[in-house]
Amino acid sequence: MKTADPELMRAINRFHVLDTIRRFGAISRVEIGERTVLSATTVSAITASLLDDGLISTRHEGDLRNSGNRGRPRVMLTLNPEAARVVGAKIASNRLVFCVTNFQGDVLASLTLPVRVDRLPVEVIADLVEDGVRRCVMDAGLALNEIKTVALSLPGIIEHGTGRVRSSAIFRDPNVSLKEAIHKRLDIDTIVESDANAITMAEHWFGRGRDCDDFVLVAIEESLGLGVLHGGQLFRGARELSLTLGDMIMGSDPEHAIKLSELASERAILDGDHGDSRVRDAIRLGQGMGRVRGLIEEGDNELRIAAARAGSALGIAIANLVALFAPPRVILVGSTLALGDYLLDSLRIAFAKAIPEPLKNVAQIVIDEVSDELWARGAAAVALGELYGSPWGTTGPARRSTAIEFSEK
Amino acid sequence: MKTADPELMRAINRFHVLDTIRRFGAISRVEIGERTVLSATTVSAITASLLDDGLISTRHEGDLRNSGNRGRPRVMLTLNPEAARVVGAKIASNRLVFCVTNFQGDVLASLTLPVRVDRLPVEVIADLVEDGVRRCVMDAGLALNEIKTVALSLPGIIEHGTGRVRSSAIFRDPNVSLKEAIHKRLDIDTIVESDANAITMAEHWFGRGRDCDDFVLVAIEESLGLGVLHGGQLFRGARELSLTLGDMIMGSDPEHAIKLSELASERAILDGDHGDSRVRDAIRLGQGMGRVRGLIEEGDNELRIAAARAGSALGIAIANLVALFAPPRVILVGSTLALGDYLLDSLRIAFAKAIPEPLKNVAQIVIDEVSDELWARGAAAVALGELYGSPWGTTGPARRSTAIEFSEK
DNA sequence: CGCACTTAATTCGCGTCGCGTTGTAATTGC
DNA sequence: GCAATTACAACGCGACGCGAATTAAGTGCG
Repeated sequence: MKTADPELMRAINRFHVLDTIRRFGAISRVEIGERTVLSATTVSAITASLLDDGLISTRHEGDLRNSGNRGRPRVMLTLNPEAARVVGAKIASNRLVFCVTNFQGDVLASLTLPVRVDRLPVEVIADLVEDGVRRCVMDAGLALNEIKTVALSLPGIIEHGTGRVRSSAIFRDPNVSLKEAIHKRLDIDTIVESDANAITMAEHWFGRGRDCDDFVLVAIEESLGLGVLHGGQLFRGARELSLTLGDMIMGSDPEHAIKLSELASERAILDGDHGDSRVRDAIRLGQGMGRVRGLIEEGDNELRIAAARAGSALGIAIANLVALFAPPRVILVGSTLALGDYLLDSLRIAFAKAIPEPLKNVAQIVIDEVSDELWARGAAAVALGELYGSPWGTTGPARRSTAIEFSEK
Repeated sequence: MKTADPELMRAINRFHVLDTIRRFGAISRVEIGERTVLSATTVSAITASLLDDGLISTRHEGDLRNSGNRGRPRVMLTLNPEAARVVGAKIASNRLVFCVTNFQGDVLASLTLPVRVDRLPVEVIADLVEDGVRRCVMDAGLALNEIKTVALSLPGIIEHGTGRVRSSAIFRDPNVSLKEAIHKRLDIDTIVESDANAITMAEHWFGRGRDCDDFVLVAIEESLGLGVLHGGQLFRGARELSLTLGDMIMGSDPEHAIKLSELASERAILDGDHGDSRVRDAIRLGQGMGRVRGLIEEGDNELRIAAARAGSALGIAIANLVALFAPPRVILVGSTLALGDYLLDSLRIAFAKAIPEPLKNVAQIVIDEVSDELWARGAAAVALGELYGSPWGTTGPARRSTAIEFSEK
């Protein structure tokens, strides 16, 4: 546990103020005080420091004045967009998506490279990522040394602190130190994060989780990702490992153990139907599920059943998550949602059946179809979050691992 | 989020010091400073305040001196056992277990009432609990007004803040306000907690989780409980709901959705074999699983298979938990463990099969057979933890609940 | 145009916290 | 009995947050 000293206190309040400015945009000091429950004095002191550091800037609203408002007008404060720039990236098996954002997360430039990196050697992928970052930064009219942090997100199990990729569909080998590989190439602070955590942050900052500090997010793409926001912070396991959903075993019999990813991943839905070259091509381009939907509408019953089966499995898995985390909200994202009701109908039914009665009204389920860019933007948000100086030790080395052992009594 | 002020800072450090004294018993100020990474000055100030409040006491060790130690001897500090007394209780379907502990969690008296409360009206159960508390307090040679808090633990989904029991095998009705019912009778601060959380605290304070601030506990009794310790604190859902495991659906097909509790609860194991009156009686007495083990050893193949099936399901469920929480340790407790290897062999095999490769070395699994008293003691520990003034808002009202709804885009 | 009124933001003084330094207490070794 | 050693308390410093008082920057009305 962290020891509490004035420095920590200040860090907490400073972050709190900065986060409030981010969330509510142009906001006056008084209102910050109201929202953070800090005294006007403290807010003034902290904002003064933030202004001094160039992280925020003032805006005197000459015109847009609330009519009938008397007294000294409020000075609005906003994030200083120029304070920093970061790059966020989404690494998926068949594409790389980059975006450059300013300090408040506005996208300055974005870039999609439709390349299949799936199973390529680490060095090759790192080269591609380096290239994409450089190009995207150039597109934004910036130089590389104007970038504070680059945050990469990818599916799999990622150790946040060390930036090691324990396992991922992207890499053939386990335990890839992606952070190191990228840092070596770009010489910029690098963060590696699970793609599910990235999109979780994106939803929290820009999307359907803006008003909510506690939710669970399920990302349904080629891999099945899980992100948990708890008290406004990403929930990380004790070892700072990202969470996974695809490895959830659906079934009670170990002989027929079947993973959720074998039922609900895109590959699982397509299984048995990749003879169709149109589908193959669509998958290459990352449009697989849209194409599948088309085929279903044309009457492909096999795919329809596969989609329904995936939906059912997901509905059950989500019910399990609700039972475990009791979140007020569950957000569903991911390319597989392009299947629409062919997936969601069965998902809803399965969820409603599986959710235990007393938890029926606990979680609100939200379906959000998002762009690839938002994922990359989420990665950028992760980077910005750390720049904001989150005081809750999201950084730091992962703790040592203990070997598994069964011990009695 | 809480606003950080000097008061919070002090509360954190004070709790930290107090917790250190609890964990390491007789400990000197210097050593507290080393362990908490607080300065000697601060430790002195805080311990002075704690001494002033009578929460700790000094102990000059005249004899037991580390040989060769020169200089002024350290003054050892211990919790003042007299500082407070609490009652912890475990409410199970066929028994009530009470214990009175002092401020450091030592059991002063314990009492088991082998009554079946299962499905009795709330008022009747509350009467029984009242009776048990009064008797146990008397057994400890105390008066009721010397008790600071009474903490009840029971299976099911419990809203910690409000003390409402959303659902439980104990009560016929949902949404029982047990806290209120008990508080009305005893006029003592009352806490209602899930039994899994109670035993989780017990393991953390007194058992196999002493050295570990992050672990997951699975309680395998009539109900299947789940406790998650995260950063030394019980992990509670956003609504302060306790977590459940029995409701986990094992299977991907909603038509044949089967809950873990239907595979691995004691009732599930016994299903089809309750014709045997010896078993029936043993269950009444809470010895069901010991009896089942005997029957298996006598050659009852049906029960053997049921036990193995339960173990398999549990192994898979635990693997799922590891994938979700990535805890360094998983502790298994509960009366069903009396089945021994008839349960555990298949559990181990299923776990090993189900755990994804990259997580293989993440979690250490510990099996701990504990007494009923420890559960009650764990409830007492929950109460003591709040008395210690944990600053992380474990108290406070549950937030409002939002109705479920599906919404698109 | 000037003056009261209103509201925002800053300044000032107070109390508290944690920390480093200094001083004191309690013991051992010789 | 005296130096050496170690534990602890006392004092002062700087930082923080807060409440009250003060200054700043407008509006409204005579």
